[in-house]
Amino acid sequence: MKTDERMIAFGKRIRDVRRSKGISQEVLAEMADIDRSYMGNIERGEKNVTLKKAYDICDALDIDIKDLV
Amino acid sequence: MKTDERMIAFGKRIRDVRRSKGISQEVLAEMADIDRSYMGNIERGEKNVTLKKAYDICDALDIDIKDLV
DNA sequence: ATGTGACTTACAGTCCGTG
DNA sequence: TCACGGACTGTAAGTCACA
Repeated sequence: MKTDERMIAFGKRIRDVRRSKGISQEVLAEMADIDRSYMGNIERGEKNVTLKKAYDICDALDIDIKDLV
Repeated sequence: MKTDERMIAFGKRIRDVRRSKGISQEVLAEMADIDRSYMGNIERGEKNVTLKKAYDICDALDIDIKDLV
C-alpha cells in the first residue's frame, strides 16, 4: 500500500468512527482542539498530520491509535 | 499517557527494533530516506514526525505501524 | 454541516560539521 | 556510531471568509 493511500485510509477511518458516534466534524474538531476546516482536510486525507495531532484526534474519539493507523 | 511520553515511547520502540535488526541509525536513516541527525531526534522522542515519515520508517524496519504507535 | 482557497506562523525535515 | 549544534527550506498548523 502506498503512503498516500494510507493517508486517505487514515482519514476515512476517522470519518467512520466520528459518524458512528453521531457527531459532526465541527464538534469533533472542537473536542480535539483543531480548526473545523483543518479537520475536514484530515478526513479527506489531504493533510499529512503529525503524530501528536493523530494522538489528539484519537483521544477526542476515545479510541486507540492502533485502530486508526 | 501524555503526548510527549508517547513520542518518547514511539522513539524507543524504533530504537529497539532497529537494534534487534543489528543496523545503525545511519543505515536505517538511509533506508527510510531520512536525514541521519533527524533519525536521532526521532529515536530520542524530540521530534514530532508526520504520519508519512512514520510509515516510511515502518517500511524500512519491515514492521506494521501498529507495533510502533 | 462541510468544502475550498488564501494566507501567516510554527516547526518538520535537510544539510553540514563537531566531539 | 551517535548526540548535538547552526542555518537553512518546505510544509504542517492554525485562522478566516465564502459558497
